[in-house]
Amino acid sequence: MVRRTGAETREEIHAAATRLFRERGYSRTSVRDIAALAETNPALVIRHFGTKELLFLDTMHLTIDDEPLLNVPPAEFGPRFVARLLADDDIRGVYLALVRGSNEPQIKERLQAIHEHTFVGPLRARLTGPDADLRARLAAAVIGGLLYALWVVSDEQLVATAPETLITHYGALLQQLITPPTPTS
Amino acid sequence: MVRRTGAETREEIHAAATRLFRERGYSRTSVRDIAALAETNPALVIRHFGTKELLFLDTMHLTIDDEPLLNVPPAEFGPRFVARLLADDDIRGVYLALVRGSNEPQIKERLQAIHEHTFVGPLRARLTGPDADLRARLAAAVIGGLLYALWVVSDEQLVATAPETLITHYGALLQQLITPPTPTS
DNA sequence: GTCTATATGTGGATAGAC
DNA sequence: GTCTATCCACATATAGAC
Repeated sequence: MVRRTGAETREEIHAAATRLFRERGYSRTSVRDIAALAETNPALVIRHFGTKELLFLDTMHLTIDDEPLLNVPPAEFGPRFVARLLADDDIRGVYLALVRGSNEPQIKERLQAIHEHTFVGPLRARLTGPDADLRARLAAAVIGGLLYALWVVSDEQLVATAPETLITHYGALLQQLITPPTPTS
Repeated sequence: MVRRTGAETREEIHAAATRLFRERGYSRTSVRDIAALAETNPALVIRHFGTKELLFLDTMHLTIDDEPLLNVPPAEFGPRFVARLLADDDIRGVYLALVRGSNEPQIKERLQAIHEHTFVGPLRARLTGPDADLRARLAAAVIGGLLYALWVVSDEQLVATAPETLITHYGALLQQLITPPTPTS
C-alpha cells in the first residue's frame, strides 16, 4: 500500500464514509466498513473524526445551489424546483440517510436544518400574500411528500413514472401553493 | 410475581413491545427492554415470537376504520381524511417506527403495504377522471408529506399550528387533487 | 412454560508500540 | 500519523435445569 499523508488519509476516510452512509444508512454502516473501504483501520477513523456520529454529520451536508433557480420566472418555479430535486442524486442519499437515522437526536436536528434551508427557505422567498409563513411550510411538506413516496416508500408506480410526468403534475401542484390565492370577493 | 399462563405472558410481551417500538422505534428497543417491561426475560420473548424482527412486524398493523369516512360527502373528503390521520395516535407511532426502520427490507415492505392500503387505497376509491391512478399516488405522497413534516422532521411551526388550521389548509389542497380537473376548453 | 446462565457475535472506541 | 491488538458494552439468541 502506498504511504499517504494524514490529510490524504482523512479525505479517503471521508469519501468512504460519504459513500457508505448514503448507500446503507447510518446504522448499517460500521466504522470497520468505512476503514476497510478507505484501506485503513478503525483506529484512524476515530482518530480523525472523533466518533462515528460526528463523522456521519460531517458527511451529511447539502449545499443547494440556488443560482440556477434565481432566473426562473415565478410562474415556473414549481416544476423547476421539483425537477431540481429529482435530478440531484446527492439529495436522495442525504435525505434517505437522515430520515432513517432520525431516531438519533443529533441526526434529527440536521434533518430539521436541511429541511429548513433547502425546502422551506427557497419556498418562503417566493411566497407573498396572507399566511405566507404557514403556506411555505405546507409547501415544504408537499415537497417532502414526494421525496418520501419516491425514496422512502419507493412507491413502485411512482418510481416507474417518467420524471417529466412527475415534474409536470407535482410541479403544478406546488405552483398553486406558491401563487397567492386570489381573493374570492 | 403472579404466575401467568403462556397466553397471558405472550400478550404481556406483545403489549410491551407495541408500546416500546412506537415510543422508541425499532433500533432503540432491545429484547431486554421488552422483557423487562413485560416482567419476564429475553428467552421467553424469543420463544414466543421467534425473532425481534418478527415481533416488531407483529406489532406494526394498522386497521384504518374506513366506515366513518364512507358517509362523508365527496366534497369534504379531503379535510375529513386529514383530520382522521392527525387524530389517530396509533398512526403516528406506527408510521414513525416504520419510516425509521425502513432500512430493513421487511420493514420497508410493511411500510409499502400500509402506504398502499391506508393512503393510496381510500384516495383511489374517490378519484375519477384521467390519470386517476397516478393522481391517487400523488395525493398519497401529499398525505405522506404532512405526516413527514409533522412527525419525522417535527417542523416546530407546523407542530405548533392549530390542528383545525392544518385540516383546513391541507385538506383543501388534498380536495383539489381528488376533484377531477375541469377541462380547460 | 419458565427461567438462569451463557454462547456468540458485533459494535464503537482505546492503548501503546512503532 | 499509523497500525495491531484489545477492551468493553451490548446485542440477539440458545442450552438446559426446573
